[in-house]
Amino acid sequence: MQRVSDTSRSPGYDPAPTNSRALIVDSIRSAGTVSRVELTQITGLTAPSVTTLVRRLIDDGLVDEAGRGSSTGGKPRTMLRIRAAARYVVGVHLSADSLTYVLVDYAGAVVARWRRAGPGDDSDPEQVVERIAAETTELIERSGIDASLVLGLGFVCPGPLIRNRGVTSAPPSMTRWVGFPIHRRLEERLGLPALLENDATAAAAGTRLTTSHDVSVMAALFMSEGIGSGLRLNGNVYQGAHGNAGEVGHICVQIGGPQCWCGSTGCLEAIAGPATVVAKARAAGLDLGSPRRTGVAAFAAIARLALTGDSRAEAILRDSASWLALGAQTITNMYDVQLLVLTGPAFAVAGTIYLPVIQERILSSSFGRAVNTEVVLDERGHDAAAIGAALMMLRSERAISA
Amino acid sequence: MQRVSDTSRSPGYDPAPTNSRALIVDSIRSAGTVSRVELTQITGLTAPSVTTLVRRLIDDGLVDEAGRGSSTGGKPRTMLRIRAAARYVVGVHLSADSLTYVLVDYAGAVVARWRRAGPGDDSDPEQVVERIAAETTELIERSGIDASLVLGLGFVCPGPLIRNRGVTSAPPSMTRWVGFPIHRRLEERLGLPALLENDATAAAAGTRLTTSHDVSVMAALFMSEGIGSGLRLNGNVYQGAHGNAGEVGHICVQIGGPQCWCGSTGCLEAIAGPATVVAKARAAGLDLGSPRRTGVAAFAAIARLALTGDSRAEAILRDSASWLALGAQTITNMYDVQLLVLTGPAFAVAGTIYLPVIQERILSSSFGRAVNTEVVLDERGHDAAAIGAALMMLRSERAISA
DNA sequence: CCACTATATTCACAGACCTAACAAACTCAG
DNA sequence: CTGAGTTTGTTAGGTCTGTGAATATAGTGG
Repeated sequence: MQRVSDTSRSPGYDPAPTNSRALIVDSIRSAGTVSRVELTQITGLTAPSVTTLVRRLIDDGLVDEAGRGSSTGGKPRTMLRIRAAARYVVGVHLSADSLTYVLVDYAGAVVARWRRAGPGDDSDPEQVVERIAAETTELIERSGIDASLVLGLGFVCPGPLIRNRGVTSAPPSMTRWVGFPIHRRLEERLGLPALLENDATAAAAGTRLTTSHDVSVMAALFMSEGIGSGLRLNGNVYQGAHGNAGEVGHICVQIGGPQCWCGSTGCLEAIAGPATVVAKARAAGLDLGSPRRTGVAAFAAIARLALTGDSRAEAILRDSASWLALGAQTITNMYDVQLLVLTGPAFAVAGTIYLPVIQERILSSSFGRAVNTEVVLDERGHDAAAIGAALMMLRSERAISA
Repeated sequence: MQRVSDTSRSPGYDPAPTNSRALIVDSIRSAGTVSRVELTQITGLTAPSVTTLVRRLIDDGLVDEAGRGSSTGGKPRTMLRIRAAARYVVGVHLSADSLTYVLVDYAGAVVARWRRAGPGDDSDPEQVVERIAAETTELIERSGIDASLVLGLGFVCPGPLIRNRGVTSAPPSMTRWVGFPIHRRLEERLGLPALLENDATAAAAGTRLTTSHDVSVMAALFMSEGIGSGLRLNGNVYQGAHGNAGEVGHICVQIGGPQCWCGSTGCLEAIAGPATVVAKARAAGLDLGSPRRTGVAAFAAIARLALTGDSRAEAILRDSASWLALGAQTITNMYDVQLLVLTGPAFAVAGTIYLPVIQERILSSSFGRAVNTEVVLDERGHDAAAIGAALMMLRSERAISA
């Protein structure tokens, strides 16, 4: 009797790239180098299928043979790897105070990175499109790669959005973005496919998994100017009905709590987000450098103070961390993940303060699970969203059937 | 240029039943009656494929032709429907104070329902297996259906579980269930495939979608003895890494809140769950019938008082509802669903009190989304979990490749 | 009764993927 | 050094799914 309940090890809802070619490319990319035998195990395809698919990928110049493995008593394995220079993608992360570009090769490695000051408060979206297009072109030119190898551009920004339609709501600093279909405009302007994604969701896609064991279900807790999260299942991100899943910054953690820009009250972001942390620090008289310094830059100044022994700064951040820990607990309860990664610019500068607080809460609220959720810090937090945007583009159909 | 971003209308993570036969069966089942042309649109398959697949299903006795549609200028459509009597599945919902059985036919309709008093506090799991096996057999016999047509049994219970291994943690009333692989024991005892699922997750699968527009991403907020939720994507439930996704009852909604049986503090369930509501009502001196009456029965007594004008009962329930609304807000923020259904025995008796409170909060915390999440009450709340368990069994591979 | 239209089917074919048999490249015992 | 043994990878042939093009079916309206 075949037991139905043996369909284990999947999150119930299995992404299953229907396309074997994409499956092979993905498997090689995430493994680094693999042999064909290993691919049969990873993908579940038979050896002949792997042979055929790999041959085509080699013929198309997307995959290379990369020497031999050592023998284990028989023919040594022929190792395969992605031909990194075969294609490229660009990832762009826009936030109010910075604009981050990354150029990612076909193997998924970052080959160029460029951070610029943000377009500033409430700038004209059309002008920003022009600027991004120009800077993207410049990034590609200066990298010395063949522009025709660039497959597309992933664009991420904060704030809720309607997939394929644009931002629907935005923090006070970016109100003119509401309803502006930026990815469409970028497509027209650059002549490249573009995708639009929420920063936190993209960050989940951009996180490198460095854990020992297999992680198929993971989430990213993302903090930049706002707080968000993303869920990743076997490499695919979950976007929700309208592309706004994971808005952990706007769950209510305190009845009757402060008003949030989103219209609700008691939101995690309003209570413990970077903007609030900065406001508290200023109110406490901390010196954050220039009084014009805002956003993540100001938050980073607080983190530096805390890390150099300023107890007031530390107390403010620890308080924020205790609230973030509630958000993390919500993520693990709702998503049931194996791994939670703290990422984004804010965690990149203050992660070491937040991490232990969050870990402790996850441990103590583990709900009697046999397996505890691991919580780690992303070492690429600053660029995770941009990298994730690029990787999402890379994983799209278009990037494989070329 | 093919635009990658045009892969819209999916929640990012697409379940895509790889099996076309299953896809056709599912489509017919959820549509009720459809023609082949409509199936080509729904499934994306070509007309010849639909023809072939449908012919086989008819040959196998799983699908029937059901008359003609009206002509729109040409040949009228031949309507198809699931042959309801082709197969059956059983769903069982165990909670501390009740045991619910449903027999569901191949079309997904409930053909028999049986509710019995629960096995009582902390009873021996082996004895409960015996009882469930005996009562399942009796249910099938009394229904007069051919027992060989029963495909399997879906079993749901509260509490976190490890998929395929059994319950890992349980409320105080059911501690002896921890680690007991009940679905395996039921499989052995009944000679039928069995699956084990969380009650709230199953309820999401068991909810009938009665909304006008297409709903591909929905969640269930489930309240029985505890509080949970389930996420359903195009008919498939999301289970998470260990089968414990959606534990909204154990998110923290109040820092420093009361201790919960799960080991954490400030959990939604500890603050506003039925057990707490009952305790508050008793403390307030409300007459809930027999003092031995516990669980949902006691909760139902409070609901009856509230609905017949007892203002103290109503106040207690409204307070609970305001907390549940936070949970609902968390669900919509984390999952980004089109529809949220309130279901489970507790909502079945008190839903009309909870619904407006929850709706109001979802509206006011809608986060500037273009589309608001609809919140409705499930009219089958009492049996939703058992029905869902049966439907999940029905949708399993085994149920189709027969 | 005859065009016209929408629905459904037949047929030949392309492609994906499988099984089975085979070839290649190493190790190691004698 | 040689050949058996082992592991890796390929070739050949077949099955199955699903497709496009052409065709059959069953209505409507003039």
